[in-house]
Amino acid sequence: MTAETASRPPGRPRSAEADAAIAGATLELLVEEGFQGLSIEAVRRRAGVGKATIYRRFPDKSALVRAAMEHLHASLELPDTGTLRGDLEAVWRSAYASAPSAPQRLMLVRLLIEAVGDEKTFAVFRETLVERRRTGLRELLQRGLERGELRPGTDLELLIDLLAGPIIYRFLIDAGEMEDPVARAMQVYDTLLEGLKP
Amino acid sequence: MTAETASRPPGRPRSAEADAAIAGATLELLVEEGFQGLSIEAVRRRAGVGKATIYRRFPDKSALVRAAMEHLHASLELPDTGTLRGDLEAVWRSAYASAPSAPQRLMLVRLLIEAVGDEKTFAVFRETLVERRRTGLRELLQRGLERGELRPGTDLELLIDLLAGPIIYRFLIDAGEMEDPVARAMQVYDTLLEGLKP
DNA sequence: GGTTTACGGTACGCACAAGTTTCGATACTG
DNA sequence: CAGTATCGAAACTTGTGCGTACCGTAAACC
Repeated sequence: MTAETASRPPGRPRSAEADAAIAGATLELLVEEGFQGLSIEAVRRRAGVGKATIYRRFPDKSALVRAAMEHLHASLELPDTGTLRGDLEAVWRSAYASAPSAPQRLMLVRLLIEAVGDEKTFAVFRETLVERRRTGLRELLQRGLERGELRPGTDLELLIDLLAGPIIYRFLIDAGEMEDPVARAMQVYDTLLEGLKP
Repeated sequence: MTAETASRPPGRPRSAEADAAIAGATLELLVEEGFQGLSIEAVRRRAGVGKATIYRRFPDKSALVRAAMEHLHASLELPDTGTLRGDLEAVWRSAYASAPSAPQRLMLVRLLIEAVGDEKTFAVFRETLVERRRTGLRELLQRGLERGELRPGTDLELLIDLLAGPIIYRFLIDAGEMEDPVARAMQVYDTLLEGLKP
């Protein structure tokens, strides 16, 4: 309390409601319009906020978007079904329960690609949309490896690429459409384990 | 000649030079600025052409871009080294000889994702950037399958996803940077053939 | 109560691109 | 040569977002 009072600058404090409204509107518009398509004007309208209230907090669109993304703490709880295959299925199932529509499934690719050239923003997107998921997957694979479900010495980073890449690629070329993403992901996994040698 | 003369409408014919300049400028700007970033103003400037000359040919940006892409007939000759592995290596080598910089390697992903929502344009991009390459790959894989280098009954469409997906995905999350794309592609291929069972 | 800063809302000037129109010159037909 | 449609260039209207500045009001401090 003392510290709070002592460090508080004079004048009216900034509104936490405005903070939340701005972040919420920004995230919504990112999904709907993408990074390039997002305008501060639109954020202002949707948040029901004055323009100065946004510019008081963020110097430009990139900073606004970075801050909004950093507020996005997907809980991302790891499953533990006892088998690697079961864990992977659970991960994919929860991932695509939270992104049931084609545009939502394309968001990851879209935001990443639109942020290329804006180094800071790309880094934030990559951390939030990519690395966090890879970290979870890595943990699952490590457990599977220790249980003897994978060939010893397997390169886990490569394996993550092999598991996620084909699904992301298929989303990309089919504009986010896919009948049963989970089934396809497991088909990829099974093929990877079996190998394709005659 | 007769047909040409008979069917030619009165007045000055449209300039083939202008056609070529417009298509060339459009393709250059697509690589540099992407689909959303391309403006007809910029095309006009780079092509050294009047604005009406563009609008006389194309009603809007989408039509302009579609026409320019359709002029893009990558020769795409198929290698024949005698082994599937050799063929794949040759394909990847030529693919990334023609796209040596990070922005060029990102162009496929970038254009596809930016054209989502513009159905016609997406279809043209997909045909030009994706299906043409898949068709070549499919032929190589089919030959390998017939030579007994792949397990009989292998789903070639899935295999194409498994080969291309991890590389495209890696380009995406690393903003087009990759030390040796060919080596990585072959690492993917070798892992796919061996399988990962303990 | 006086001071300070933030609030939502609005107006403004600036930049830039979309398209349309006009210009004199040019190329081809009949 | 007369007619027509093109050419590059430029002017023009319209629309939109950026970023700043200014309202009257509200919420905190001393």
